[in-house]
Amino acid sequence: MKYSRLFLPTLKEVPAEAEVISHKLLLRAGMIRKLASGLYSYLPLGLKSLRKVEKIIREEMDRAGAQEVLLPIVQPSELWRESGRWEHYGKELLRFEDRHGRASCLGPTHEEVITDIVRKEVRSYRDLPLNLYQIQTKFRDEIRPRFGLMRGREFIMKDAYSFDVDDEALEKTYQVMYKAYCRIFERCGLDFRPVEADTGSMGGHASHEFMVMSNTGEDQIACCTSCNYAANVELAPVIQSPHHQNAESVNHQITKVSTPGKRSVKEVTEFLGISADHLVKTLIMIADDRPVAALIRGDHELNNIKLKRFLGVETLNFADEATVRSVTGAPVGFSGPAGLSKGLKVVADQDISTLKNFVTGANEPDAHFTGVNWNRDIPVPEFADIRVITEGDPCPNCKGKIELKRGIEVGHIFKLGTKYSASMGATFLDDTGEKQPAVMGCYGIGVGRTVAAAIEQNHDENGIIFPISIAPFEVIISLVNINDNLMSKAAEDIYNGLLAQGVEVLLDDREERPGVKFKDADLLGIPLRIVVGKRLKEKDEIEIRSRGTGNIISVKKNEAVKKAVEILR
RNA sequence: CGGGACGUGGCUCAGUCUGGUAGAGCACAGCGUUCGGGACGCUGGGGCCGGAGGUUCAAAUCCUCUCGUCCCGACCA
Repeated sequence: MKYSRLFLPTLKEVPAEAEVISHKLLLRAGMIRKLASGLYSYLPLGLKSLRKVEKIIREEMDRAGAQEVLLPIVQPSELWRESGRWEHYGKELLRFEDRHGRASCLGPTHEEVITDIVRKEVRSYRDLPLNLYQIQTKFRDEIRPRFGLMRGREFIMKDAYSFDVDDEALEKTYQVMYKAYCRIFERCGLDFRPVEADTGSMGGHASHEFMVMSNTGEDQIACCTSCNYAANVELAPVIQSPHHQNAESVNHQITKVSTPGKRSVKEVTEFLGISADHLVKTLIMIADDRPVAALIRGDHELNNIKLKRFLGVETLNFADEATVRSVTGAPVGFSGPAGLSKGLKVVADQDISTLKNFVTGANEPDAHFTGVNWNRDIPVPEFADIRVITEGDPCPNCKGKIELKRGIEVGHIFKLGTKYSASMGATFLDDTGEKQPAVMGCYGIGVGRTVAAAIEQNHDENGIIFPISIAPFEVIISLVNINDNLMSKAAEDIYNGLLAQGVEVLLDDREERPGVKFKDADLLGIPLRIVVGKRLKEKDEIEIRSRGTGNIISVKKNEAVKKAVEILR
């Protein structure tokens, strides 16, 4: 490709709308442009990278025995009613009516459609296992799209769905997919980590996320410093720490103290001169329309998912002011476990079971209790692991310590089980003639997000440093002076030579000063840059520079193609 | 959905407080000089200041509403 003919609008200045580095660089490098919030167009260069990721995915999915299909984006509400998700999916599911008044939606995912196909076509265990995938645009009406391609409303996703005869067969498929995912992200040149994850709205029972390590990631991962344990913080179980609070042998008197206007943990602990791990906060929650009190140590965070699972409820949210008042008799900020309304379910984090002489709200305005102890002052509630794991907690898997890292979720694989096949009737006859629901798995990759994640991980102050496997071009030839016949001829020769070798090469034949060409080459992140310039005239040499390392080698003009190919392959 | 910020040539922004004929840099077009890290000079084109309403002799500027964009927020007990 000749640069002079390429639609590649690069930006010298950073667009005001971009916050994270991948977003800035995608815009500056002319790869994407925004149409509206969460909606992006891919320009030629961006599309090239996207296609490269797609190609890697296709190769690895095909290798793993999956077959490509293409499913509709617009889906009828009937299917979603069958799976129960028409009611449960939430506002992210964009619903609308067509001209005939038929309720429809834009597919945020395709379990329903694929299950519908399989239930219509698959009859026998002889047809299984079956694994179908597509690379398709999804739409999720996100509350807050952000960070460019990282969290758009419309985005490109590879999703695969597997159907097996039983759990054991699913386990095998799952392992094959797990390995395929590792290969995909390795080939994309990413520093990633598979982590144990929550299954979220997909349902099902086992799941791994593939996280690209990056401090701009939206997800927090609990990693063990001594073993290879890694899990999403949403999921990571907390092993109860051995009685770190039990130094105090004396039980103090329970005392009501005035704490005017002191609501937050920070305010109360500072006012009373105590540390946050001596305070028990009482969170009034609404669990499926019923209020519940959750007790958590002041320096800990409630884990919604854990509490939801413990209570066996679908939704869990903070209660509104009015509910808090009616349940506790006090405004928000002064709730405590003593004297809550009768019959209120109380769940306490296991870590506060060993606390003594702690502080709680007094359930009246501007007052807290100090010196609170279990039994004597308040009834012993149900204890459970309902908090978020934190830095320094023990590893659930070994004796190591947990540290928290950030990651970008680029892939997610689930064992779905029979959630969809059972509700939608995707069954087959097994070898004894029994009707069985297919056991499903589903496997997603955010394709655009993978490109963004690669940029987050591979850049410097001058621009992108693409891994060769997903770079839009492998080589850029910077022709320093297009009006110099010797240089132009040499650049053209090298260009044709590389093309003949199947190398994806961009010839910068623009009428620009050298500095502009170098800056753009760096910004675009093309792995190799060949400079045809003054050395050609002096020594018949050209330079080959690696974008990643900055290393430059000079070679004779006639060696250029051979040498470049050697470095690339 | 709440809170905050911002909408002024294609881009980055000044001008708004204190109303009085719309600016800069970059980009673009032409000419000249330059030519290995985002050159310089001269000339030129391009904006009804997001939109609607209002106040005023006069509105980018003040008021009201609206649309859009970005950021923060379930963690406060």
